[in-house]
Amino acid sequence: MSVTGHTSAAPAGQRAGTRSKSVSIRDVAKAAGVSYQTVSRVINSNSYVKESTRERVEQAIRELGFRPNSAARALAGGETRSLTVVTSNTTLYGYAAVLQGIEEAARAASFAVGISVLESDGEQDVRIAVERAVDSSGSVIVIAFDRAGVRALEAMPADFPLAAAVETPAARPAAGRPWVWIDDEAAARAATRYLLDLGHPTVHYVAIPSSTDTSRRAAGWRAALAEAGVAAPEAVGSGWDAPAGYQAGRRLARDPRATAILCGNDDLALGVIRAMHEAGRAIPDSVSVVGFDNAPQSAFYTPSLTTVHLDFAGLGRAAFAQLQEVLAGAGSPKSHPVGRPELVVRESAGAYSAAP
Amino acid sequence: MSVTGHTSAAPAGQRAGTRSKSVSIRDVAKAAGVSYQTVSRVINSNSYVKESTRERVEQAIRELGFRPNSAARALAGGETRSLTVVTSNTTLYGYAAVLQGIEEAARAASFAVGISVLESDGEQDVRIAVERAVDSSGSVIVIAFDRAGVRALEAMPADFPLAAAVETPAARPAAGRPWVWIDDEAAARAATRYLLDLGHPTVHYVAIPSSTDTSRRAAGWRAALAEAGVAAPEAVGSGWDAPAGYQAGRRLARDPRATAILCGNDDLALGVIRAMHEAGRAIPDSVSVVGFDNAPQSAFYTPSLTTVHLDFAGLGRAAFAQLQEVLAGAGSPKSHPVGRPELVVRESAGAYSAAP
DNA sequence: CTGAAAGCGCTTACAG
DNA sequence: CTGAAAGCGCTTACAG
Repeated sequence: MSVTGHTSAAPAGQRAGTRSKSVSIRDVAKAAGVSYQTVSRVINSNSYVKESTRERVEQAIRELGFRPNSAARALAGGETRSLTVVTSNTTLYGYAAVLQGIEEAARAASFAVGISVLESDGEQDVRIAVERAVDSSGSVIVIAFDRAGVRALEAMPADFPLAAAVETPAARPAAGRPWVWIDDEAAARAATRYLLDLGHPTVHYVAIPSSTDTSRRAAGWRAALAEAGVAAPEAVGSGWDAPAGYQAGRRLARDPRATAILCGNDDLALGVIRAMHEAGRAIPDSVSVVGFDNAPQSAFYTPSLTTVHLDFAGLGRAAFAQLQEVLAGAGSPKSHPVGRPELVVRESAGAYSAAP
Repeated sequence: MSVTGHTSAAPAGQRAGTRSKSVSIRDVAKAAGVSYQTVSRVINSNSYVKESTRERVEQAIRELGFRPNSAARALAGGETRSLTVVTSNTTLYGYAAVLQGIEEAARAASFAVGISVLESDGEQDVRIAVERAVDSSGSVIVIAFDRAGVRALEAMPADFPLAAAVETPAARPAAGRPWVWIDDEAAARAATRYLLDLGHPTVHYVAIPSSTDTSRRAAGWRAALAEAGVAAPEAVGSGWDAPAGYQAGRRLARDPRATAILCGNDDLALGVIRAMHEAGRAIPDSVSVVGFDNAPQSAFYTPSLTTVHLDFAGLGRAAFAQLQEVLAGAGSPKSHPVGRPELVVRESAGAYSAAP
């Protein structure tokens, strides 16, 4: 009495979620001449099953095209094979690339991946996004590059399997919440020093929202300036995208001392460059600009963008690996940095010339 | 996402309410003094329940912080409130923006959204991605902008709730599979005519992989050329991204007749422009370039990009609306175009000058 | 309008 | 190593 989908004339109340074939472990069991519990053991590959019966079951699975029902699995309390990514934004390069890395790793491990987008960093929106993630998956990875993400991290139930990709490993390390991050301090320092070595008296910084004070990259910028005995100008910036960079660039364009600018990401750099262009300040002759991220397009800008390469996909993969450790249950994994960011020298930065 | 203006600080105190320690409908039933079936009726808001008992149940739900278990719901055959997006690529602008639109609409409707990425257009990868989607969700939206997506569409089980966003409404309309698309023929025609009106003898086309022959936009390009009595040059192009545009641009740069180039997307245009720049061909004085998509960065390129605006997020929202119609079960919804693409004139295209 | 039954497909115990 | 039980939390029928 195997269940079949009578789909010829689907009535209004048809079962949603109907699959083309609804083969259950009982069907497999019958075909293999074993009990359905044994089938369960085989598909979970964790109990003792005699080799010969395992083979028989596996063959039946293949022949019938059996695929376990994930809802039933989740209900009965099996191991999770699903995660949802809690994130603010899926279109900005950094976020999208982390998501891609997570998805790749999750796919390789046969995990289903969901996404739960944070509408804002407001209490309500954060709570909703967290609940949605908890309700629909067995585990979560939060991308905490911004305030909304950090708050989501804090709002996660304490006992829920979780890993995170963060911008800065600083604030409030929630106990047992492991995370990964990209330590870009050295690269930010190198980028700043690179501009200083080009003869620029100082280096300005256009920050992404969350990184103004706490980020490693801001720290690297400051450190390089301090080492050179130069006072750090006030960081500017109020957004993530090209329009925000454009705003910052317009302000900076009026400041003749702003001849070298480090930007929190490549979109910001693009906006800054555009603003400088409109103000008649040539890049790199009058102003040097360095970005952050090494987004795929940055090599094709004119001038091509000198920037810091960040391996976001690798960060995503590392977050997933960390989540798997959590799920394996062998204590809480260590938080750790991922990758080694490096300055990619291209055309947008050049030697200082006194006359703008 | 606004980073300013908060109503009140969100202390970590409400964390307790985030995770309902598995409150079930039985708990709610007990608290409300009804049977658990009645609770089920209330949370599904579809059966006849006396107003007063409904209120009692709703209050109990609120007090206990009950949230229905989605796995149990799916298992028992309730209405789906989940969808997974089958797509080739989550980082290219068009795909990411469609995904964003789907997510927005899904979020508003309290749907969980998953993603299933197509590794390639190979039979095996397509089958795997489709199975993964079918196994983990009650419904699917496929982004069929490319061959892999189209094949995934064809590989979906016939009775599975499905909607699609496609590039071209042409090929093989699978019965009862509704889709949405952006009809950009008129805009492509307008863009081509715009270049022709600028005095260019002809317009070359750098295509995205799938659109060379069948797409509306390629058709618009050809139509405008035909109307002007100009033979269409062979379309070039072999990829989606800036490097692919760069390759095409290098080839085109050697052709003095290529003074006006329409590109299948903005990344391609960026690559073409870069290649022209390196070849010493000034934009727009020697070569005019027009893109497609109006990606957020395109206004900030130097020169800023003349391009065709496409509302991908709107397309994603429309696909979700269509999926909801499918799930409502009232016959199969009509396929239809979404939005009205328009040429956005900026700096990258200019008057033809005979001497390059 | 409301309750008692049966069962979705699986997984953990528990017995052999 | 393998089978028989019990149950995950919900939803559909089915009875009143």
